[in-house]
Amino acid sequence: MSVVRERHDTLDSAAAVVAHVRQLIDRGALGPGARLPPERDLARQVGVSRPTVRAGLRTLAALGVVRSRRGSGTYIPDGPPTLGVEALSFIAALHKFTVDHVFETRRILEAGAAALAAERATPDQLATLADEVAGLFASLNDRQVFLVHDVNFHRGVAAASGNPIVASMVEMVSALYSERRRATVERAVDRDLRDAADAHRQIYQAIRAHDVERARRMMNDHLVRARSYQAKEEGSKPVGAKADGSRRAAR
Amino acid sequence: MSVVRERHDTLDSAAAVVAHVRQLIDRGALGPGARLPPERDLARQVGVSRPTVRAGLRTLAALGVVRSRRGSGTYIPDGPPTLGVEALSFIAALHKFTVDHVFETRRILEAGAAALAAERATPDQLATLADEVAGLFASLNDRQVFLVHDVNFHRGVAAASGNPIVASMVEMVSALYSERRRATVERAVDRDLRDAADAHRQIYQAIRAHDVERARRMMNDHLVRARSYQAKEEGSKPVGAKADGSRRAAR
DNA sequence: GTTAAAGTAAAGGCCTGTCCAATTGCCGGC
DNA sequence: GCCGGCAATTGGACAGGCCTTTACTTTAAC
Repeated sequence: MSVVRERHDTLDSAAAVVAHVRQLIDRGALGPGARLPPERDLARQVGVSRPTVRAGLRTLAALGVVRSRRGSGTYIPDGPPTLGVEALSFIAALHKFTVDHVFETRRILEAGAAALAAERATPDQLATLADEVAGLFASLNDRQVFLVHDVNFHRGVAAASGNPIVASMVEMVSALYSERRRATVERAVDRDLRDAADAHRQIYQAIRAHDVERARRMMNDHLVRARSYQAKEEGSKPVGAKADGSRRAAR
Repeated sequence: MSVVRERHDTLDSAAAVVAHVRQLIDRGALGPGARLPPERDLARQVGVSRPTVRAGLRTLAALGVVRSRRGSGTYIPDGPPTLGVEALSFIAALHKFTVDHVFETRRILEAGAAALAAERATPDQLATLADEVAGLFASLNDRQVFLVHDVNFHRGVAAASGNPIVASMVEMVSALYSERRRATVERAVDRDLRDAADAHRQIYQAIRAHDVERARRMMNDHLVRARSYQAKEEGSKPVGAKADGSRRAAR
């Protein structure tokens, strides 16, 4: 009864294209910033038609592995590794994830990141964090600027963790409710902003002092407070709404 | 130059298909286990050609949102939410992630999951964990069976966390080195297996006693030990190799 | 000689049309 | 009532073509 075949599920010929690109990556022929062969060439190499190549490339694009630009070519994105938000956004909508679930995940990831940062943050990264803390205190009267420094601080902690996977995941989870946050901060009172800035300062100091446990706890407590504050404002429940703002359409 | 149109990167018409499906999901017309309209119908509904519909569906398939079966139709997968491993596998290969990074991420996630489980594990979930611990001690002489119980225990902790996002992420990260682990356990000595089983028992007891901090610490220490043991065996470096086994069988 | 404009080749996006293969269900024969 | 085969449905792939965008090259103007 155990012999589950299920093999031919994706006997896709387009999968051959994905595998081909994967090979090129594994053997070092393709890296970040590189440009893939044109679709027509790729079709000849793999031995499939161009539509099939396009199908494979579309799969890779959905995974965030490549990025096509009309008239130019298909490239492997440069810069820091990124996990697409869309996948998480879709399963959140499908399985009715609550905001609490998202926030909780963020808390776990960022608390862990803060602990790692306390272990191995470089002087450069510490300086960045200090700058952002200063920026927070300097922008207590401008909520949008405050939010930018807030985001940058947390991003800086993720970077200082020295673990790109953790950083990617933090980024992915954070993106799920970024707009909601922009709205929340607008209605915050000065007192809350000052408390938040102070919390960031304490996190920074713990990281700077290489106090692993304290860094973890400070970050954890900070996020718990931020969550409970936000929960007071809204009903807390749905995250299903179209959170696909991902594409920045500054129209 | 201010009015940045610039991000028409994916002004895809196929994106309309993705958005359309997203709407169907958001308005509750589509849920887990549901079947999408045939491609030809979808093409008519959205107002694009069938190849374009196929492109959109392929994007959704890559995200793990849908799954097409030739001759049958396109369905939304049933069962627990799953984050595809392929995306992580690709960026791991692209950015030369080390096994240490992966293990570290797993440690953060699972330590957090254990803490959550200690807060809210149901009696049923606790019973499952107890069963798996018993299974570990009962299979000290059969490494492959031991490994199954090991995996099930950790999966059970993730489930007991009550947070599906965390569970999905744990699953995704774990899948990155599952085969490697199957090889490692084969060369383990009895002493190591007994220690591991005991570590699991202690984690279980901490969760059962609702001792949040102890559960976190036990899980953390256990994974640190497991990592250092595994590191002794191999050079530790690459994670680039094709780790795409992934597709789970146990239907 | 330098720069800007026009032209041109290349590349991806999308479409129409067609055929193939797997699945499913219906229907008739037994 | 059960089973086997046939046909409709559905996704997979290919062919060929046209359009828009991009990038490079050539040419003309200054």
